[in-house]
Amino acid sequence: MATESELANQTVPINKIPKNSVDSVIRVLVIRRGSITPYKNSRHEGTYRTIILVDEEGIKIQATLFNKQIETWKDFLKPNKSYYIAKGRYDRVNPNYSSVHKEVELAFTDNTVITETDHEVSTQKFSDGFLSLDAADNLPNGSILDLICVLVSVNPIIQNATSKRREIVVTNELMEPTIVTLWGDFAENDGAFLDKLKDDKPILGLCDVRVSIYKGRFGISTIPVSSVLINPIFQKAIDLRACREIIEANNKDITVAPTKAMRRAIEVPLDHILDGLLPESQDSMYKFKATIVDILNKDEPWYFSCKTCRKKVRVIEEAATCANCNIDNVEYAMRSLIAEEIHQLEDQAPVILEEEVRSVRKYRKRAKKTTNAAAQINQKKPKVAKD
DNA sequence: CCCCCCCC
Repeated sequence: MATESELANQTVPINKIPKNSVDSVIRVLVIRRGSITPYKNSRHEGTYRTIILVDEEGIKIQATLFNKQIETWKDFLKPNKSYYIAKGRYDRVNPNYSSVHKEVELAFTDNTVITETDHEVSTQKFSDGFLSLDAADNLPNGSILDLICVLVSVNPIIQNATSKRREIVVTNELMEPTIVTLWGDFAENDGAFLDKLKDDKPILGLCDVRVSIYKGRFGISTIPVSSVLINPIFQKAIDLRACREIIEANNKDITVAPTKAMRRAIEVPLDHILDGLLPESQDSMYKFKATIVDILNKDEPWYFSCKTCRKKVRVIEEAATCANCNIDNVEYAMRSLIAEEIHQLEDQAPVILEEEVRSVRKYRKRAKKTTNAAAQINQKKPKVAKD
């Protein structure tokens, strides 16, 4: 068995491993240890576990333990620990699948030796490759990147027969909230762990995650070879933490900042929306300033919508009439009314304009027709000044 | 020897 200094002398960076090497030594930090996963196909059956490693140059490599190897190395390759790995086999990656390294992957053989070391792999250089949310937002859909951000909230896991997912919200210096979807064991394991830490607003390094743009909205998704680093130790993470602390010291709540989509939305008078003066398209976003006077449909925040044109239908004894399509018995569904975001104006209480007073009247008129909540609003005088 | 890149 080699001593630590012998191992250190033989150590090479991942990017300098000779072709077909079987005796190179690497010193790596474990940044991910996946769940033990069963597999079965026409040729083989068993279990595997994916490990993601990074060396001192910040170069990552994926390794897979199969079957008995999982048990053999169960007390090794633990997350956040550093190891020497000797006599591993370096295979070419299958170009059909994503990996953390373009060319090589690590496989374990009967000769492979793994030794834990207290000489920890420094992550200082690892920092260089991490992008901010703003930089990531400029990349095309499907891009794979390393992202540095602040965790602000963790939603519950959503599970169905075939998949598990969980959304978390992250932000950056500019308080730009972005949704990251965690899949599979990222949703389950990393997600549950982040849920416990979320009040501390930890810095996250999300490695090899994917840009996922849906309906024009920028988002991030994990892929099977992603890694989640919590409070990593390198300059970009330290800078972001300092930034977060300044923002918090100014008593700004980083969990409720407007998104970029909100900031980019065209501001219009509320009347223009109510009077249907704006071109309607599914992806267009508009915003307006107004005072919330009351909430009409507190109990039933949805309406019956025509399945063809999505406009509101009139339902009388199960038969729905769509005035827009001009059909008497249309298929319809419940549809929620969603304000994507509501933010309080920072500077001052908004001035009530004559136009907005008219808007209030319009709402009251509409409410009178249908909802129970109309009864509530009609009991009160509107809280709007006349002049 | 694995391998799902998904969802609203």
